[in-house]
Amino acid sequence: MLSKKTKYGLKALAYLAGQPDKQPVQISEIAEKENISQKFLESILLSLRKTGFLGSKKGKGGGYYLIKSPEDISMTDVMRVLEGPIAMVPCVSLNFYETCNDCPDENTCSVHKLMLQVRDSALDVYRNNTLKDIIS
Amino acid sequence: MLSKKTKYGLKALAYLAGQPDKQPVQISEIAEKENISQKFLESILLSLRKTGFLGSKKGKGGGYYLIKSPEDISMTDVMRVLEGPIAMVPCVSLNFYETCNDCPDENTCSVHKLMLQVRDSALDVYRNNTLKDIIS
DNA sequence: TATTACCCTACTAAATTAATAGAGTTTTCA
DNA sequence: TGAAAACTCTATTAATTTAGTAGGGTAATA
Repeated sequence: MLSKKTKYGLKALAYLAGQPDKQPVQISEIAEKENISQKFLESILLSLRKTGFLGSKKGKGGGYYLIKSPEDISMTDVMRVLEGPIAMVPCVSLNFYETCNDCPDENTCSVHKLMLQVRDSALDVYRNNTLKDIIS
Repeated sequence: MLSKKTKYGLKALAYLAGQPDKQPVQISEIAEKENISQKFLESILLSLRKTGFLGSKKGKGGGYYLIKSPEDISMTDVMRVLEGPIAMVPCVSLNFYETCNDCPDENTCSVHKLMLQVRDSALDVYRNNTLKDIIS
């Protein structure tokens, strides 16, 4: 299941991408337009800023804005930051790999074999979509 | 993240598919070989029986066994029973559809657009894999 | 008829997620 | 220069889900 964090983060990014200019947009505006708890959104935008997707400007007239162009923002990166691992099990994760302590051998594990394909197919989708592609 | 329930269920199915004959296999045997809590596995196998994947035989020499051949068991069906919806958001689910109460319009929703593709790519994988395909 | 193994209900512990509250700090504009 | 606007941070809590545990009950078979 997609977490609310990811859902809200994606919506916020799309909202910022839909702005005519690159003027900062206030948290309160995004929260209201996209029906998101303002405080929760605050923490999400903060993490997107810390990971290099957003810039922020303080003080009057401040807010958040996209640092890069929408077509340069890959869904792969966004999903990893917001949702975490793309793989459904750690033993097939590229960026968050862990061995299964219960499984004797990955190479003969049915779950591993299936989830590897699922991960690759999801990655394909994310790699083929930038922020520009998903904004209406 | 894949739930333990799904992981264990898949492993159990694979174990049963790997049996030479179709003799019933006891829960305790599967639990031991696959490192699964026996009681937890019990509830999983029960749900697989109720959904038509497994048969069971009681009494001495009893246990669980596959009803269909491994090549006739689609991962799509297995995943839906064990893990639930394949879609990551209810608004793109085929079998568990729900509207998002917050979202004004699905057709212009970025999350919807992206998750629709993710669902389809996952479905592709599941449709192309039967139990036979994933057993080593 | 006793044993074996499935069947069922209820409870609990742990983890995660989502949200809330509130205080603090920085920046900007008037 | 000072006050308002807006970001930053920490801590707490409520709700949900997951994973596991416990134990009794029932059915079938040798």
